[in-house]
Amino acid sequence: MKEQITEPNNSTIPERKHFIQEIIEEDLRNAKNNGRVHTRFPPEPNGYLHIGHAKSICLNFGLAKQYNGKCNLRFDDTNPTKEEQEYVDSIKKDVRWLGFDWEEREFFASDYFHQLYDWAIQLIKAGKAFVCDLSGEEVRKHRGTLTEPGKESPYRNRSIEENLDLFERMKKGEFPDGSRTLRAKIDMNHPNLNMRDPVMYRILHAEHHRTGNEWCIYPMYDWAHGESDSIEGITHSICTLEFEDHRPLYNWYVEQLGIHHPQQIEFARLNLTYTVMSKRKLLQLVEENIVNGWDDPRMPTISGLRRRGYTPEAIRSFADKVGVAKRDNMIDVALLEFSLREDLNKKAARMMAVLRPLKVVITNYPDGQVEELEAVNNPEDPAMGMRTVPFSKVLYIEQDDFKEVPPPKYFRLTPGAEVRLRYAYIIKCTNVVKDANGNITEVHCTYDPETKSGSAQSHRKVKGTIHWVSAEHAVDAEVRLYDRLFTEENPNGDNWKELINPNSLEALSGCKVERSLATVKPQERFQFERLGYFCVDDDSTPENLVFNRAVTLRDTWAKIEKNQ
RNA sequence: UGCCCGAUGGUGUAAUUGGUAACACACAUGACUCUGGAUCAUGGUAGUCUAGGUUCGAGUCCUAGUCGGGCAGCCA
Repeated sequence: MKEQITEPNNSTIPERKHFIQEIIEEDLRNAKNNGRVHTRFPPEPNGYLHIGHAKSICLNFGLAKQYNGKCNLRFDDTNPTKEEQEYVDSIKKDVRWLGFDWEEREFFASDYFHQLYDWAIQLIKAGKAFVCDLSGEEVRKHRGTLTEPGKESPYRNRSIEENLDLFERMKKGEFPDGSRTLRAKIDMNHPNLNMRDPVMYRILHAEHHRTGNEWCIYPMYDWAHGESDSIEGITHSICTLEFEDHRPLYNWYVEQLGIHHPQQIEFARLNLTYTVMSKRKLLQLVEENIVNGWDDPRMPTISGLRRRGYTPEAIRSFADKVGVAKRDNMIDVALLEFSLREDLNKKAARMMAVLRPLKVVITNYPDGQVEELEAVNNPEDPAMGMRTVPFSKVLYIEQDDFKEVPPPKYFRLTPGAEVRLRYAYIIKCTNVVKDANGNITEVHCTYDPETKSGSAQSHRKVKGTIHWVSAEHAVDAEVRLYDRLFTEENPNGDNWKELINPNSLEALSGCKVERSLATVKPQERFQFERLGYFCVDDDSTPENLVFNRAVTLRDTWAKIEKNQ
């Protein structure tokens, strides 16, 4: 348990501070930004958000909340060729679902295109930017390499008047895509490649999802991002490590313009074992139908995790546990799974469901008799009350819960042995029925009427308790079992697609679930006793119930079995 | 042979800013249990990348090195 310190205002803050909190508190002590804390979450709407973004969302919104500040949602939509409204919508949905509120502060970099254009003119007039006629290929050649300095563009010293004229004509659409750029005039010998006269605008005759065909020149990330931060009065501009090299350029632009200067701070992005996190790869999984869309429950996307059965609380708690630092990391997916179990253990109603049914006949139970037995909905939360489950002569149990020849330490049903049926009776296996091929088709048992759960005489103890469902009352369901998408911990080499787990989805039909589950709705979550946590899939209907296994229960038996 | 960043157990993150390595996950063992769940208890493994140095004392400071990551889109 993490210790909490109670603040005078009654809010709690984590005891441990990470380096960004240290920076902010130092700024607060120095009354920087007049004591304001203002962050932003700035996704590009070119894909769905994933668990790595969730870390960033929790960080940015969390910091704002902790320091009584604000956090904006801003779409970095400066590349119309890759961005779409669908992504904007999904991002908003996901951030909201995670539990964060940007209030009225929903912004787009494209909101600032006019301001950016005016500022570009200001830089041209100051002799700090020029129109360059070099082709993409030529620009690349002039840039030099990591170890060699670059060469100045022959167009670098055009007159201000000519630059102004050309830039205006670029804007008017007089030139074809790729024919010219506006570049900042900095230093072609700079050891940081980002400072070698970086491109500010490129010509793109493309329709933008918000500005339509108004523009045919679009600002580059570096030119748009810091300026957007500045316009919004962002105090701490938090981003991932790969932008570290861009910070000098970020600073250069705001300094040349003489505008509010947010502080860029970089942290290490999240990596998770047995999955990929790059948008490019996730897009590929979707487009090549390796998974069934962005919200496939095997995807590390927020929408995938949601459909799988993850709760916002579990994801926020996970984000909290992984910490914030600058060193590269690879988080064990077991920590994510733990976060879900921790949350659902307290909240999910218990139900009985049999995934791979094996028929059990209680031979000494009266034909036609049905008893309604009392079951606890959640032993962790008495307030969730009780329900009733029907018991009768013919039941289903899990195939795994019967072994004709039991391995060592097997506590479940075996010939001649006794086992407790949860919330019901102790039964004893008397006979095994097989088909012509020797497969077990049913198991015959007798029950001990004295051992009814909750009754005064039910003192006898048996080693194992198994779950069951009354055949007559059971509801059929489809259950989808998910496993990790990749077979290796770090599937990030060039051969990543060869490492895809061919058995990451196992769909079971003809599963038998207890009566109480007949009326469930998509997104509802349950614990199927002894099996795991399950979530009603979006495909589910009352006629055709579909459950996704979000995560198994901790399985001590599996470990024993494995070590034998 | 460029610039920037990083380095603490199996994995992450801490260490009162120079005071004798902690927390979580994972792992192992035991107790309890009508979920082999939950809960509780216990345990192991680190001399903090290396080598020097400063100091009574270094994960924290200094010097030199080693290893890892990022950067050469008109992507973000």
